[in-house]
Amino acid sequence: MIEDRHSVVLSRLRDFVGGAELPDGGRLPPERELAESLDVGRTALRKALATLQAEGVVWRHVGKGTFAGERPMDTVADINAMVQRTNPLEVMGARIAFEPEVARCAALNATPSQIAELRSCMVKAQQAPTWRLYEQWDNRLHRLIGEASQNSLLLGLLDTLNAVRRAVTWGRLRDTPVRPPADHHSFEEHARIVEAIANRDGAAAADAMRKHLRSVESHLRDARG
Amino acid sequence: MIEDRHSVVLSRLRDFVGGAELPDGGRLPPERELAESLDVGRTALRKALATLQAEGVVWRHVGKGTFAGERPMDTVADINAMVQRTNPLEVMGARIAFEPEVARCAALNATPSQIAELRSCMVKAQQAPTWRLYEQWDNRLHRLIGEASQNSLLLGLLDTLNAVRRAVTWGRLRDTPVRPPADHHSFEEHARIVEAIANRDGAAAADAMRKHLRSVESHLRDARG
DNA sequence: ATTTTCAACCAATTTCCGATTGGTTCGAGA
DNA sequence: TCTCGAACCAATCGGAAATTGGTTGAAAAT
Repeated sequence: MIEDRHSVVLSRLRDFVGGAELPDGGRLPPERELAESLDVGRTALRKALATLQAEGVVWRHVGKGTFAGERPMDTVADINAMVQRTNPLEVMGARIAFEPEVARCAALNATPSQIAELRSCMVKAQQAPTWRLYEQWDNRLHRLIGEASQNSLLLGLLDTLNAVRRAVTWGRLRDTPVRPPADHHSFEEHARIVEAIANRDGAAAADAMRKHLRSVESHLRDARG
Repeated sequence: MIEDRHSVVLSRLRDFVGGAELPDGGRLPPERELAESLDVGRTALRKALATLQAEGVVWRHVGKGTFAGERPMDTVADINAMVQRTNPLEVMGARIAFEPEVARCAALNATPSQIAELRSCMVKAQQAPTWRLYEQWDNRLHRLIGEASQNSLLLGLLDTLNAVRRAVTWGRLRDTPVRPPADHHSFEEHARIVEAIANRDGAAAADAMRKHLRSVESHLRDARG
């Protein structure tokens, strides 16, 4: 009669979590206490708790306890926390996954004046007299694309991504007095992106952005590897 | 000769922060140690530190210490700000742009145990006895896909997006005792996504996720007019 | 007189250690 | 075969103690 034993413990448990209001936010007593109070072995109790957890009625965490209801989510996007967990390779991966789709949206939604601004920004980047200024205009170009998507949420996510990127690659700023070479690979890639957006070609914009970021990634690899 | 004394301490300090690489992230020794090591009174040292802080060369915080460089910014992405600016349509647009690419990464990076978890979660969603529980398992499924991407930054961005989504669609939860119909459109769509991930087919995973979200979007439109 | 120094204290923060808790293993026993 | 009890593990929590920048006041030095 294994099934009987299990069912009995289960129903007693259900009564416990449903019947009484748990004093602390949905938290129920530790397994050892609960086992004794229900006059059951800890093993059987844990088996029943596992069932309830599979049903989504309770959730557990080592060191915290067992709780009734839904598992609470992290509602704060702490950029510092992301920076702690991530690394430059992941950041590049996230950019390659995310920014091409932003560019696709931009191609479909950009206003003519935004397209003009994109072109202007691109030229400014090409004429930048130093690497630092070039990167400044490059950043602005990528953010303008986010603005051109006309989706404030996408823009917010892009800003978050950039904040993490800046934090992770901190100190890697090139501050040489040299200017980027006239045949810098990014120039043509930027042009392709902007033209695709101007042509309202979402697929081409996404593709050009992906190629651009992959190019940046490979150059990063060369520089450091 | 007040000025002289001050200047001497200042220059010695500047040498200290500029000359040697600080072992811990820009942190320099506590004032009491530093004062002794520089053979200066703590008062004089603090005066010099105040000058450096005014120049932005160092920053200090009670209980933490004194650090070289710029004070790190308050880096919590303000979800509330995004919620203020956006709307449900934008949220859906952002999901359609973002989540398919996350699914693509998941297809390439998921571990076998994560794939098993995805399948289990999908079944749980199909068997959910109420709409609320279904949405709970649906949310978990989408987040599991984010975890399976093995990119903590993508996961962080996904969590941010979900936090905004929850805030925007708050109060729209269906809590009817009815269960989702057995032929609910999402069931087959979920299956397609999970199978594409299991087959390591990134393109198919992205495509299935996009179709799924578009389907959700159209049903939202129908429901709310 | 004015400034510097020193000691003591305050409040914010970190660090450390012990207690708690879910997760796991193992052998005895029903 | 399953259950029970015990022991142990790793993650977490809680609080005491140490650390640290900030402040005050009296003594000492100039």
